[in-house]
Amino acid sequence: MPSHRSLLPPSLTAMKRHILLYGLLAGGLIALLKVVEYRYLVVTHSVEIYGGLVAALFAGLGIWLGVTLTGRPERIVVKEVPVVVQAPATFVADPARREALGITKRELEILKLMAAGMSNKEIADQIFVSENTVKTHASRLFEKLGARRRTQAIHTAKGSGLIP
Amino acid sequence: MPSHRSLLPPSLTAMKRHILLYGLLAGGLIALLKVVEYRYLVVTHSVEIYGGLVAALFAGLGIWLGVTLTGRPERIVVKEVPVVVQAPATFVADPARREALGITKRELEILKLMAAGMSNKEIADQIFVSENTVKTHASRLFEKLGARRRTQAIHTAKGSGLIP
DNA sequence: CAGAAAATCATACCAAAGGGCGACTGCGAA
DNA sequence: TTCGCAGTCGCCCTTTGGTATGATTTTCTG
Repeated sequence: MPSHRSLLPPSLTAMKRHILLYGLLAGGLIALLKVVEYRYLVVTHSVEIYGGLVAALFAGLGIWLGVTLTGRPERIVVKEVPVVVQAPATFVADPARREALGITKRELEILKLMAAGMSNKEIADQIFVSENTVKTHASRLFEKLGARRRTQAIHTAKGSGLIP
Repeated sequence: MPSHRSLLPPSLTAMKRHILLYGLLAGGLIALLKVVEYRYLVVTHSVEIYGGLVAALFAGLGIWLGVTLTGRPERIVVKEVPVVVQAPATFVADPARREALGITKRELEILKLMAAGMSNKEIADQIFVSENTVKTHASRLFEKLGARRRTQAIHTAKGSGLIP
């Protein structure tokens, strides 16, 4: 069960804190001005000074508030930097081309191992079948690829995008 | 020759414009308040309302100023744009790699034809030599490539960049 | 030019590759 | 259940590939 801290999002709680602070400051300032007003200003200066003082104070406060409270949404400037990426050495194309030629998964598997330079015996040992089975798969593979030799099969398979 | 627009950076000119605007607004407001003061407020309300009005106005102005003037900080997000570089379909590398392995030109020629799926006999007919000669070249080629079969030779040769 | 390297060819032998045929099993679609 | 496909395996035979060895010729290169 997730911990219960606040149902309000953090930005809202922060704003609440700021508003409270603002109110307190405003109250304090007004009280201060009240005191000042009756002690010196009204007797020696005009209302303009009083207004200017208040204006300056609240302008400053507003600026601070504007900068602080409205958690400035940073402008995200996306700088696009070209990065040279090596062409996909991965090679992903399989199913479509394979099926188009009627080549089974097993046959393709043998094709890949053949292309890796393995003999029929090595392939047989690798995939745990007899050498005869590998030969059978290879034969059918050659037929489907129109090849008479394994080297030719590899060559045309590469041309067809069956193998990298 | 570059065009002469302004010697000041754009941010400074913008700030100047803002300050000017601020001054004009302040002046206008004070003038407005002056008019209002002598017409209604002084006779019907106390100084508190005047001060509050000024405070509210300048606070709002300050907020607007704070938000507007201090241009929101930019966060520069570096986005890496992948540029796919097509693998060189050209393939130019020959002499260096070939010599490094001690492979002769003739042997490389036979290697390429082998990779094209040709039989020893076909290669022999192609380059007008006997099949035995092709076999000899092939044997030495395998030895230099550390291969036991032609498919393996093709595979390792491709890995060495000898053939595309 | 002499020597080395490369290219050529032959003969013999063995291993690997490939084709043809038949057979069996497991699995999924009709 | 039947049918067909994919996968498996064996046997026999032919072709191709690969090694070994030796020899001759061409082509560079010092």
